[in-house]
Amino acid sequence: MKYDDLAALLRKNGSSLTRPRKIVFDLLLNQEPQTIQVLVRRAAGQADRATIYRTVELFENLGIVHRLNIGWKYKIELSDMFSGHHHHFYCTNCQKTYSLAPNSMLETMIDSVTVKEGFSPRGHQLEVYGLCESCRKVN
Amino acid sequence: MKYDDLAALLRKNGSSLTRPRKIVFDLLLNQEPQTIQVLVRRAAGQADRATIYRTVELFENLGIVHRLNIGWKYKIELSDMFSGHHHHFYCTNCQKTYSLAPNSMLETMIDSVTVKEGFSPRGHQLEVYGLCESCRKVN
DNA sequence: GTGATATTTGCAAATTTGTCGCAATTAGTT
DNA sequence: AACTAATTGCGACAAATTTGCAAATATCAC
Repeated sequence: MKYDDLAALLRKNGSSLTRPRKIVFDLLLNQEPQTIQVLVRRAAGQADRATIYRTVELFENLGIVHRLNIGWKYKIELSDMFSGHHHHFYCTNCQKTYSLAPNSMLETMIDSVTVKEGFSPRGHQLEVYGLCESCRKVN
Repeated sequence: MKYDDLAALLRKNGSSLTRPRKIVFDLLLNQEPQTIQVLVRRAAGQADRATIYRTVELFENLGIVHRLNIGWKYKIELSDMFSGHHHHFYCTNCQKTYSLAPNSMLETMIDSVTVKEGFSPRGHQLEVYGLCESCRKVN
């Protein structure tokens, strides 16, 4: 059964595999990443909006679901206005976002990997997360 | 003067460097990337919420400011729960998000680049954007 | 199974976020 | 200073997200 792993994971957390949770899981399984809005629309009549928000949050905490992107953030780029590389490090402890130095090797590899799969890349952004230097020291 | 470049760029676009625009610029300059909410809070009493939205949009169009991330999307990761690679391609035409195949060379390079700058990476996500195969054909 | 207990759901209400129109203010000309 | 165009702040709005709570559902011991 495809729900077995899921049920076990939930159990371990003191939660259970309920009908709405199965629905959200099914909507995400083998699909491209979905927005909440799409999930809500596709589950219309089957599961409540608030339940979907809560389910997705639960799944994220359990590591069943991965949330893409940190949100919208803005940064000045007077200095590298024409460079097009946007690599950042996000410290999960102090929640600061740092810029990573430009690296042309990495840029090239990212482009070539993407082209190899049939896409036409125009740009990209890389978010690495973990601990920054000072947070690693104190933790 | 630090505002000279900014003023020139705005001028070229038929816009001018006003008080609220200076405020937003100052809030972003030499700072880590900020959310709109933070900007609004920090400019409280100095600049209106709508103005901040409009300013940030203007700055983005002029290439003064870069907007990180595409938004929130969710995907299952039962299959690669322990792998930690989250590479996606976002088509700016059809707005679909595709998964990119795992690539250990790329993973390794991302880690090493980050470590070299003193960070301790635990994971990352890469968002490449451009045109997908079918959108490139019709455009 | 039945009943007690804890979890989960759906609904409604509240809050937050992002947009838009418009009158008042401000900047750029001349 | 006077005119014109750009910009602001405010209020109103729709959409997105969060929260409280009573009803429904799942779990567990028996």
